Amino acid sequence: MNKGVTRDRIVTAALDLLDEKGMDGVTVRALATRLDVRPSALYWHVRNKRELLDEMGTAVMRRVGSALSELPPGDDWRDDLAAFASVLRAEFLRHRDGARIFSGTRIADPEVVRVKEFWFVRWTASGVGLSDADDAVDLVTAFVVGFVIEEQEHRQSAETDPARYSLAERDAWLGGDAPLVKRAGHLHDHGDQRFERHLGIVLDGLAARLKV
Amino acid sequence: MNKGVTRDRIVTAALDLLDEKGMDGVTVRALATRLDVRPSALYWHVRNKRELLDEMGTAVMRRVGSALSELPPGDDWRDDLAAFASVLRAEFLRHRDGARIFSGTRIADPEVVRVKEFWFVRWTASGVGLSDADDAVDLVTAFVVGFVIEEQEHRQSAETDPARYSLAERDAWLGGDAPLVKRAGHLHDHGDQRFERHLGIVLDGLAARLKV
DNA sequence: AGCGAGCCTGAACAGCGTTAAGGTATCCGG
DNA sequence: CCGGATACCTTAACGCTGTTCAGGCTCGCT
Repeated sequence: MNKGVTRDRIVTAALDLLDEKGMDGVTVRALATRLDVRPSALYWHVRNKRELLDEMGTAVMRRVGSALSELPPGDDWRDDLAAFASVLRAEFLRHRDGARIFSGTRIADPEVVRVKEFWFVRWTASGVGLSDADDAVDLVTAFVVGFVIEEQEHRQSAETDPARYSLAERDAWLGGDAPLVKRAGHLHDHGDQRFERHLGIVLDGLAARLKV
Repeated sequence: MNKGVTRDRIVTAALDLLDEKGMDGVTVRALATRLDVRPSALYWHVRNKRELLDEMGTAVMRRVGSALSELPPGDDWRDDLAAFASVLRAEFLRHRDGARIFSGTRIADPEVVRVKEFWFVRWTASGVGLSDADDAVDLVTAFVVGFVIEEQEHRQSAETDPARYSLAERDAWLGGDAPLVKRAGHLHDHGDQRFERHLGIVLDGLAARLKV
């Protein structure tokens, strides 16, 4: 029936737990309960909690890798990077606090490396320098991490404490000073549209350097 | 002598503890020991640990604010944003895992808001749209957060586990495949130079939109 | 049949954040 | 000058955490 507590089942359950209860809810005991097993049983499959967290991270990055490899190649480096950014953001967004938690995980999944190699081949063939190409991937990664951390932070503190992030509250806090900051707050948007716009700016910047 | 465990002394000691032992070392008990006091004493000054962590975050952001306000105004938005990015990075780098830990802290320090207002006034006067200006600050913030998270991650895992992040190790792991990824790894640099270059790319991208 | 490997239990450990009740100085109004 | 309030801290305990270790099932193989 329930027999077979595998490494994979542990990681999956841990990710579910993360989404339901948040990072603090991912405890060895809660995980064991969910898998209908005593806590110490998990230590047969996993060295310690640190290793479990790493495993969760690589699971997420594996998803990034497979999502990327299923994607059709874009017309040029810009398409590829845009697709990469969207996939990375999507996988971060799948999990509560995903960006903050998993950003540390080195993207060392073999499939990601394979895709990266594929891109490098094509981009350099069209005249892009190799170190520029490398910069581009890392820069986009950094942007996505920073963007989604802020996005998730905002999203979930809007859930748990709606007042705090409301415009009215913010306006009151700003008072009469800083009218432009205040007005800017009302122009501020969220979600996909904002992401695409900011990503576009980063890619524009890259375009200037990758220009053949 | 040692009399007077203030909120400020607690926060300062907590930040010291963070730098010496890492996040896991910041425990209420260790903090109490360092302040020569019993753990429960801290709860007279601070509601709970969450509040302490928030206080640490705002302390860091206050430093960002004061560092910014001491800076001479730049020639244009680009100068201002470059200065902002450098200051933010510098304050993150001051503390172990600074970027990851404090990126969640909303930059709501009054001084930061004041500086921001100042910038908005000048930028819009020179023809920059207000929402573009707002985008610019947030985009640069996201970039710095993402960049420094990666930077600190790499830096400290190079300390604790030099082998893992060595080029030789990486080459071995990549094996014969992915020659371009491998070569790119050898072109990869670190530190200020890399930061300035990547920041430059972001600012180039912004230039296209902020153009009057 | 019996033995070893694979998988799990039961019980315990130190350390964590947090709370409640109580003590001791210090200061302030009568 | 005295008495009580206020500020600050201690002592002791709570339930929770990650982790270890000895022991016990339950298979498949010889």
